[in-house]
Amino acid sequence: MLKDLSYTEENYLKAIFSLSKKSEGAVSTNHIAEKLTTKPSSVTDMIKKLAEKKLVNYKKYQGVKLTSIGRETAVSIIRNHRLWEVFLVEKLDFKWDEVHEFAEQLEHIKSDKLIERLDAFLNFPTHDPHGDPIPDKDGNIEQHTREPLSNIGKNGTCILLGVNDSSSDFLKFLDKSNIKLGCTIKVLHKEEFDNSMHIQIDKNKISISHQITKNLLVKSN
Amino acid sequence: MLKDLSYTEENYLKAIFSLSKKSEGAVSTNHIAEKLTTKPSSVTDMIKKLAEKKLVNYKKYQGVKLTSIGRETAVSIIRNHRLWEVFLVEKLDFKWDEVHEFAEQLEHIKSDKLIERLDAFLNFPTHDPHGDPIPDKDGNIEQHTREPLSNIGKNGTCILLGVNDSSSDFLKFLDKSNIKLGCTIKVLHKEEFDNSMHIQIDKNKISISHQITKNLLVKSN
DNA sequence: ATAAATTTTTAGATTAATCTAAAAATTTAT
DNA sequence: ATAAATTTTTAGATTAATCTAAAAATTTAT
Repeated sequence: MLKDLSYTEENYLKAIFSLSKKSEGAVSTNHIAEKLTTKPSSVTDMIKKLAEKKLVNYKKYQGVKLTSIGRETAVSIIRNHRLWEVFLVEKLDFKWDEVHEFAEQLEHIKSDKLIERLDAFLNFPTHDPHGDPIPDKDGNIEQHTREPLSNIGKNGTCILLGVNDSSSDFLKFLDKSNIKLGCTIKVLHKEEFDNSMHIQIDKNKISISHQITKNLLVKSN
Repeated sequence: MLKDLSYTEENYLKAIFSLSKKSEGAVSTNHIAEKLTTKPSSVTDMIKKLAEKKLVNYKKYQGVKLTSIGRETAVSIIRNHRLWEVFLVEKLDFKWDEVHEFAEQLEHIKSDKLIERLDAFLNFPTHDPHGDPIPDKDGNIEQHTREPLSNIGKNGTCILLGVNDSSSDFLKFLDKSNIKLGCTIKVLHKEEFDNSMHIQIDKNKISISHQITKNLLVKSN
């Protein structure tokens, strides 16, 4: 059984989880502070508390790693977050750029049966509105191999499966440009000097910057 | 616009609102403490804070009353609570005795558009699963006149519209006895010495104690 | 109308989460 | 390899929400 943690503790676990996916080894105090926009000294305090609760392994000056209970807790919060996002988009008709803040709150609802019922109600979705996989109730995350569009060569075609950046601005830009999850993208041309791309989506041909192509996650086919 | 309050502050407002419906005049420190299972000294502290934020009117030793902003805030939290209860029962198939604790958490989600979308998704319900009216978005509460079943005389018939006690035990007892909102109840007999009743619901005839009849809210017809 | 009982407030502490400023440890650069 | 820069921790404070014990005010009972 997962412990009853404060919202703050849960957010620390989520932050540590997400940072430890991005790089090998322990997560540094400064990185956590930056991610949570708080001060390193606050992070040190909280880490000590999490270590006492056996949610992280911590040695002074050497950063933290989640224990298996810590990781389990983090994954369960991510599961909540993503299921609520599906609910908000599919049932309440929110757009994919609007749901993050709501889900940030809803993910902390202490659930028991609630989240399983929600899962069933939504028909056991496998991915959230941004294409991220929803962990199953045992914490398994089925991760498709995806790569940034910027990796794809000239004349390659691929399918858009997700985004690296879930900021509202980026998502709105995609909407405006008619770039949707699941669509097929063909690389018509790559510009050497700035890494921008000319691509075709359905019948539309558009140019997008490297900034954009880096943040579109695709499966080549 | 309603202010951003802590969960604790919101719970105080709800408690004060509900206590001020039960009796005239200001609400006493001790009553609030009892309702929230906290200590009177804690209540005094919190009341001072709420008074500073203009959510309650407070004079030392004379209890509190909600200001109009305070009342508005309380009603909006109650609206959230009841809408989420409808969601849990109608969409996630929870039973009416299971939803209270979940709704206690969900009611504090800072909503903006969320609660209006939920309202629409649920088809603008007017009452929650316990028969309590759902305030509209402007804070108006349409209150049916209801009276306890214990008021109804011999041979009177009435319709069950709500309950005074939403405890899980009471609601489970009603389920077991096949007493549902909306059903028609006929009073066959009233026992003088203990105020128990013999009643007919559909084809069933049963005896129920005063304890029960006090807590069933009906409209006589 | 005064004493006794009750209610409410005050004073002073505690815990969680945070902060600033300074100290300590580690890493990087010469 | 030592100095300089960077990162991390420690020490000491602060704010919100709570508590206990005692004091103060109000209400009730004789």
